[in-house]
Amino acid sequence: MESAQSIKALSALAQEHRLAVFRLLVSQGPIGLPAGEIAKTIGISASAMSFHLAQLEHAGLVRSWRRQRRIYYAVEIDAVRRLLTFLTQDCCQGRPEICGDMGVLADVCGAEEE
Amino acid sequence: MESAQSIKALSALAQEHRLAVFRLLVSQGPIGLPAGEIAKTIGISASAMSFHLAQLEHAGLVRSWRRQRRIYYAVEIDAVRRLLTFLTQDCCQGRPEICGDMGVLADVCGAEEE
DNA sequence: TCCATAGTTCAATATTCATTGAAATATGGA
DNA sequence: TCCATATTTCAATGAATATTGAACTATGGA
Repeated sequence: MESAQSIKALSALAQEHRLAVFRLLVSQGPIGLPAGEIAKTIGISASAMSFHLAQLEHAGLVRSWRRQRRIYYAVEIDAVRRLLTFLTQDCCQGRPEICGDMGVLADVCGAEEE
Repeated sequence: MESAQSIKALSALAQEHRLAVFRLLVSQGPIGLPAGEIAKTIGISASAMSFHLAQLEHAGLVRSWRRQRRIYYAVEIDAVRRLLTFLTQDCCQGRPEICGDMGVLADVCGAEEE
């Protein structure tokens, strides 16, 4: 994932309500939830919800589809994985031995590299 | 990691120059780099660099220490791990079987859970 | 067709944020 | 002590963002 795309995704996540929506959708998985139900759960107006969902969708973090009158949203897991990978890429220049005394660093180096 | 702390961290990362600094420091590991060298590498003024490094530090994503005249910055890997965990927590409500056709979802569910 | 439901779009407002350059602070060497 | 280097702080400016409520669009049932 390139830098500009990652910034879009991080900006989308860096907001109280959108972060809550994102985590709700992560917990929901591919089944997703309709916009109205998300708004009710999070506790914001329909128009604010629409705005935030559009931000998340433009950032590529969620996708949407219509089923009858409802518009469902679900997390776009591939994009999430690309973002996490981008953030931890080249960790310690790929040399876990220089992570040395940091213990946990090796975990991240290992966990996120492709 | 709680929501407010995560938002601080995500806001800190959601900016072109800070994201570049973060990735540079991730690649550098615990050895870190002095502020001036980071500024030169990224290509921004010393005062802008100072501002951005403070943002990253207040967000808990980096730490700093002085050695002679230089102030070194290094990534705070524990905070990064907590952030990534927070983002992918409760993925599919912990039931990989409902991730079903999404393939990669299982990877993220597995990779980030504690 | 008429109506209710479900979402989106729009304009206005208030707030937050990045950048600049100048001034201030801190360290270490001569 | 004096000076150069390294970095931070500050005030001002311009740009981006969240929220609100009202208006608009789309869907499906009676």
